[in-house]
Amino acid sequence: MTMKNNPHINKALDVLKKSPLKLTTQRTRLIEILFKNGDQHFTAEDVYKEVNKYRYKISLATIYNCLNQFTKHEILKSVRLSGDKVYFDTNTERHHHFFCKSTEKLSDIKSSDVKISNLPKIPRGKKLESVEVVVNITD
Amino acid sequence: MTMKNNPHINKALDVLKKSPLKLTTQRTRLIEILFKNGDQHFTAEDVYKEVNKYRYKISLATIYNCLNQFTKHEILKSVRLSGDKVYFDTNTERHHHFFCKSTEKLSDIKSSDVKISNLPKIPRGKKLESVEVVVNITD
DNA sequence: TCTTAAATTAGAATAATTCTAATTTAATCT
DNA sequence: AGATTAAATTAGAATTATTCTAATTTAAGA
Repeated sequence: MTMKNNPHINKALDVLKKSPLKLTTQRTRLIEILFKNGDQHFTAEDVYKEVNKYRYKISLATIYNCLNQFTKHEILKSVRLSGDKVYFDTNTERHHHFFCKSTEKLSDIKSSDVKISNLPKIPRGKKLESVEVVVNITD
Repeated sequence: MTMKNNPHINKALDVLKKSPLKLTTQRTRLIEILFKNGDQHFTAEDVYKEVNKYRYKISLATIYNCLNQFTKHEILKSVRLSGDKVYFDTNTERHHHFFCKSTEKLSDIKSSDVKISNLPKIPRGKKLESVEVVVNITD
């Protein structure tokens, strides 16, 4: 009964297959769950709870391992911000975030929706890696 | 031999005196050390190491307590970003940061040095709290 | 000086994450 | 298909930053 031909799932699975990572049951299962509904944001604990609603159980260690490997191979993007937990994002494009301090939920801001100008020069000898904009909001 | 009349120290001490916080030996000592050189960024652990170079020791619990109280009373600002630790900043004005992933050091970007335009509208029912820009750099 | 709420402290507790070491498994090689 | 092996999974221990607890001390006002 699992929805076949979900384009988000297929795209993520393709990236996994092209990576040097092994195509394990756990990884496939995780991708099916995480990418089922397009762009989503979640913590390792969120994933652990969600996954284990089903009869196929995955250990927390594996969830951490997979999320980190997926991030390394650009199947996911990690977002670290105020608060103690790391968030993972199914959107791997360059973009920014709203972060609601009340609900602790993230939502995307398209990169093209924010214009940053006048950025001062990068300190001597350093090189630019990324620009992250977080718009903190509350209820 | 401690430098009297350091304006950064005096300013911070004044804010402390105007706050409901008690003027304890530890708090005075911390302010003298943290504000000695103007704008600085540090973690609780940094402060613990720095403080305990001197003969007057302050416990780690007190350092956490003080840094948090100082933040609540706007003597310091806290900055949370990629990485696991909270940074504290002697600059309490609205501003942004460079974060060097190699050295794990922060440096300030004046608010006026970044122009953000075109920010999408805040989701329904939410209100804006702050906009944080972090420019990640590397060696 | 007396009082008392707030501050300090050592050490225990917590929470997110990573590590360890044993077991299992996917993918490759006959 | 069966054997091989490096990678993956796992439970549980370890780690790290931070907060909590509960006992003691102290600042500041009466």
